[in-house]
Formats: sequence, structure tokens, C-alpha cells
Amino acid sequence: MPDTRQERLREATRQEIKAAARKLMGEVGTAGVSIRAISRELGLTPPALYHYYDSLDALITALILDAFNALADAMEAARDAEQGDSIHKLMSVMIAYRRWALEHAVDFQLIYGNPIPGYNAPADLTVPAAARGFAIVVGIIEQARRASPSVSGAIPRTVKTQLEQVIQHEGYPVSPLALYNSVSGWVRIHGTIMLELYGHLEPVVGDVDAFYRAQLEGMLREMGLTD
Amino acid sequence: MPDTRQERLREATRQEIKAAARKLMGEVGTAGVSIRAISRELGLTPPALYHYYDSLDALITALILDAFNALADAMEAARDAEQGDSIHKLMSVMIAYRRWALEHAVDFQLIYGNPIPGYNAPADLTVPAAARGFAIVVGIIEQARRASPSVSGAIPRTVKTQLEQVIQHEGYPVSPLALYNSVSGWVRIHGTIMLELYGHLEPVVGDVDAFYRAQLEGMLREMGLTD
DNA sequence: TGTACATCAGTGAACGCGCGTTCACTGATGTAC
DNA sequence: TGTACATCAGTGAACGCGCGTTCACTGATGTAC
Repeated sequence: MPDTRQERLREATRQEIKAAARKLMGEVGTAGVSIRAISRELGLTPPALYHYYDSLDALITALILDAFNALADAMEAARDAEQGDSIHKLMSVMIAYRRWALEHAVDFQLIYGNPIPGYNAPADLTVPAAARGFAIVVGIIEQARRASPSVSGAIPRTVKTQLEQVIQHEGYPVSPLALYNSVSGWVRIHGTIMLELYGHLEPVVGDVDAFYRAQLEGMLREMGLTD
Repeated sequence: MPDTRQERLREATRQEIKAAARKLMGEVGTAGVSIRAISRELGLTPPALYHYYDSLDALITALILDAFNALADAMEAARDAEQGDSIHKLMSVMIAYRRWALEHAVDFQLIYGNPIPGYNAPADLTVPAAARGFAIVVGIIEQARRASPSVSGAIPRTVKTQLEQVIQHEGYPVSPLALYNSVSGWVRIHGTIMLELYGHLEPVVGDVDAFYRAQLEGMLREMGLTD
């Protein structure tokens, strides 16, 4: 990867294009983004963008990968900044997850919302990117599990079998219970954020911050991990 | 509301239009629906549809209201068909909720997924429609609460205040705790379904049915309502 | 330092397309007498 | 039962629009000698 002045300018323009695309998605929805609108935003002609991305689909894929990675970066940063034990780390990571989702609502919709008509995500790229953030949570929960091991944790039999296969297949040194806890926590957090993002939560609970924190505490209690 | 032969034919065509729209959304995404594609599907010319809906937006609104109502109908039917106590009723309703979402994935995306570019939902129509299904759950949980009352149930202070205001404002004879439990349950269920719908869950847990049931049981345990 | 050439960002015109909506119309069906 | 009229579903043409992508091009920047 050459790092000439040219290359850096190219990369800078690529970033500008993505920034314009994100801005547009914010105004008009993830499905409303278009090459022509982006070029208008940047004061370029539409064909100019083809020097930077092969097609609209390629651009969308880049946006998706960026989003997954930025989210995972935010989670890692929260984990590493937290001084406390794994339980505190878990809380911090989950709070960072929500914060990122709210501050980058469009990117979050892009990766976890409705598919864009006519666009097909290349799974070989998006799946590993998506797994990064998830792996961070699993890792922390695994650590917390080791610190306070005893918990019944009834995993449905069929689910446990699958979890074990996933663990083996990924070569991932983690217990089925930690993985199960992670998924269980994820669905809660994800539901809360999704509903909040679309404005369904605030009218009912008011203080969504506090509600979210209570969800996290309930999650920890259910896992048998408590402060 | 006249019920002449003419009126019935008109209504039948309206249903056909909505059915075609749903089919299209399934093929091309909620954001991809168009008057012209629907008319093609039905073997009509595009202007003909304007005899039935004033605009594309009006049609989308009708689809959204239909979806909210169909979901609420499914939940009501599950509640009324269940012979057991309120806890069993709650389980049945939640299972019906997921089943409906999976069987009508597009409608579910339409009401709980990304907004459609250029479309603005008229809140005065959609909010009451959305509330119907939610009220069913709240009602059942309120009943269950009365049957097994003692539970600490720490609701964050600010959230409790807001819940009380909502209850008063709606003139809804329900305890803050029942409402809080409903929202807490909802975010879990919603997260599970959303992730399942977009294919994020099945690869990890395999047997999503069993996973979902386990989530419901965890939810009941957390509420202090157990079989 | 100066010249010849290659690279490549960006332009402008054009393509073929699908879109929502309007308009004046046709022709069948239903209603009033 | 028959005629005159109103209603209204559906048509066909047209509008102005934005879209992704292609192509041949210009002109500035960077490289080799």
C-alpha cells in the first residue's frame, strides 16, 4: 500500500464521499442515497465518483464496513478505558454501544435495519466485520464468568449444541454459557436501542438513559454477575 | 358506510392493491414499492390506482395501519384462545407476536424498521394503531401482577414518574410496575425478533424457537411471575 | 533546470430507465322516471 | 320494460424528474531522463 501524496489525497476524497453519503442518508434515509446526490453535495459531476468507487453498491459496502468497525472501535475503547473489573468493563462497553448507535443513528440503521432495495451485501466481508464487536462482548463475559463461576444457567439443549459447534468452528476459547449470555444480553440491548432509535421508547419511559441502565443491571442479575 | 355491490367491489380492489404492494415489498424491500410496479402486477395502468388511493403515501399509510391492526388481532386471538392463567396467556401472546412477525416479515419491517425515504407517517393515525398491541400485553401483565403481587421491582425514579404520567394521561387503570414490566419485556422480544428477521440470530443459536422460549421464561422470572 | 511523456481527477453529453401524478377521454354499469 | 342520464373504473398520452452508468475528452500534476 503506497503512501504517496497522491494516495493520501485519494483517500481523503474517499472519506469526503463517505461523509457526504452519511449526511445524505441522515436527511433522506439509508435507502435514499444516490451517486448523483452525493456528487451534488460535493460539487462534482457524478462520473467523477467512479474514480473512487466502482459503483453505488461498492460505496454502500464501504459504508457498512466502516460502520461495523467504528462501532467495534468504540466498544474496544470503552473496554480499555474502564479501570474496574470485567463487570464494569461490560457495563462500559454496553453503554458505549448505545451511545455510538444514537450518535450514528444512520450507520446503525445501515448495518442493523432494513436492507436497501437492490443492494446485496457481500457476506464474506460483512460477517467478519459484524463479528468483531460481538467478540468483544463475549470475551469480557467469559472473563467475568471465570471470576464468579457458579450459576445454573439453563441453556436449551438444542441451542447449547449449536453454540458448541460455533465455538469449535471458530476455534474460539470460550464457554457455551458465556456465548449464550452474550446473545441473551445482545437481544435486550438491541431491542432497546432499536425502539429508542425509532422513537417508540422515549414517550413511554421518558428517561431512556436510566431505563437502559436498568436493563443492563437486569441483564447482569440474570447472568448471575452482580456488582 | 354504504355496503352496496359497488362499494364491495371497490373494497375488494383496494385489498388487491394492498396485497400486490406487500408482495412487491417482499421482493424489493419496503422502500422499493411503487405505484407503477403495483399497477403492472395487477394488469392495470398506473392512473387507475388513483381511484382507490389518493397517493403513494396514502397507500403506505393504509399498509401500516393494516399491519398494526393485524398484529394486534393475532395477539388478541392468542390471548382469547389460551385457556390457562394470565402467565400462560402472556406466553401465548408473545409467541403469537413472534410468529406474526416472521410470517409477515415485510409488514413488521414496515412498522418497526427504517422509515421509507420521502414518506412521513401521520402520527395521529399510527400511534393509536401501534398502542393497541402494546395495551394487550400491559393488560395481561397487570392481571398477572394482581395474582402474584409481591415483588420488589426497582423502577428507576425518573422512569417511574414518566410511567405514572402516561398512565394518568391515558386514563389507563394499570400499575406503573405492570407498564414497566411490559416495556422491559418488549425490548427483549423486539430485539430477538429484529435480529432473527435479519438473519443475525440463527447462525449463532440455531434453534431460534427454543431460544425465544428461553427469553420469555427469563422475562417472567425477572418479573417475579413464574409458572 | 528543462523537456517529453504518462497518469489520472474531473467534465459534459448522452443512454435508457422508472418514477408519481395530471389530464381529457371512453365505455360500461347503475339509477330515476 | 324502456329510455335518458349520471356515475365512475379504467385508459393512453404526457409532464418533468432523478437515477446509475458509459464514453470520449481536457487539463493539471507527477515522473523519467
